[in-house]
Amino acid sequence: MSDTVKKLLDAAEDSIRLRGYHAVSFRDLADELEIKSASVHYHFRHKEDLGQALVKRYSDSFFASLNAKSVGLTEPRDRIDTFCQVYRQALVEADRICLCAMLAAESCGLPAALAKDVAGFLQSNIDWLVDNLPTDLPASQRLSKAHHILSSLQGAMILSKNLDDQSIIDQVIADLSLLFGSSQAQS
Amino acid sequence: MSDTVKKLLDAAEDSIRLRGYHAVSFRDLADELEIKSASVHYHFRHKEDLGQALVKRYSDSFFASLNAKSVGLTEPRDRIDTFCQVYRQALVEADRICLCAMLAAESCGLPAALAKDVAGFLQSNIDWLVDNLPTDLPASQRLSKAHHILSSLQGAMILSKNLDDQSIIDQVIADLSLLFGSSQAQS
DNA sequence: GTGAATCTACCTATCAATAGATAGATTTCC
DNA sequence: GGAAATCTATCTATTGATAGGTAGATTCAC
Repeated sequence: MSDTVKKLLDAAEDSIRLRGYHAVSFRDLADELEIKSASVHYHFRHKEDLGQALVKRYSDSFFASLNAKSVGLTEPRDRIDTFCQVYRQALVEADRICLCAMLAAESCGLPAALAKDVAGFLQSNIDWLVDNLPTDLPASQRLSKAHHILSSLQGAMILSKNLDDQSIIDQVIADLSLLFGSSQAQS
Repeated sequence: MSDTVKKLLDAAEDSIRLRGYHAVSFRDLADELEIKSASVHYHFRHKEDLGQALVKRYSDSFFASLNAKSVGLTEPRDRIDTFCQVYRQALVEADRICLCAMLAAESCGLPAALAKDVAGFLQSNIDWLVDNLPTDLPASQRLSKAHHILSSLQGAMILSKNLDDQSIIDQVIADLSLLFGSSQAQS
């Protein structure tokens, strides 16, 4: 990947996570890189292409980070906690919500292929959680808890950002831990 | 409020909850009402004014519904459950996420006054939850649980909508009930 | 090895469409 | 008559997108 493409993806991810897909234009990105908007179109023919490249990169990076951080961890609650920490880190490091939280909210206003990619990312998150929740829980409970955990994290990012209080996601993650493990974990 | 204003607010709320603030134009709204876009500007001078009117109406309606449904309920878990049901109803009836979930996600790309109104709505939600959680919980725990409940509901709406599966919010609400009451409620 | 062909990465210039917004004329209704 | 509501007509700015061109690096054919 060329340097310009990387910078474009970085700038686009930053802006979209901050303000949303429709609030970001090719000219904004071009200005930030001090090139012309036509040159942005050279690298990404359509805005939708840029969006799809962003989601792919974000998804790859997310799961790479998740796998790296959870390697060696065998306890479900440690693995789920790692998942939460990857989300927390995404918010705290960039001071922006998750790319796919933003795009998921806007998804009905996005090109169909892009919305589908976003849904794919969310579904992969759910699948990972279901696979990593305690196996002594019935499958239906694992699914419910996966939905609960992912919903809470996505919502907590939005709340934390909107109310400008990063402690919100920390409180939510701490409270979530009551639901992590098998029943005896709810002490 | 004139009939046209009501129709405008309805159309704008519908579109923004579906696609986001920046994906909705005065011309879209005008076309839907079969009037001219200049007439929309007659009722709402600036787009920001329309946004603020929307948030005010949504907030008033939300708390009116919440108060009506929770009147007479004295048990914290019943009152909190009512809160969740109002959110659930917002999603299911309109097949759209909460207006303020959408606007909160986009808030850094919104006019400042509008973003502030959205933050006010979310803060009022948190305040209501804190006031209605069991008083035997310490204040800090009530705040954490308030953040948790609101985050989960906002996130669950986004997930339900994006994955086109309304059972997700039901599962999340059911799972949330484990955290509603005082400790003995976690059975 | 060298000239021709091709590729990369940008550029200028421009397009049609759409955005929010406004002035001023016209209609509608009491 | 007068106020409210809507219109026509238009403005400026911006959007995503395209056409066509160019400097410089790379590759290929002989």
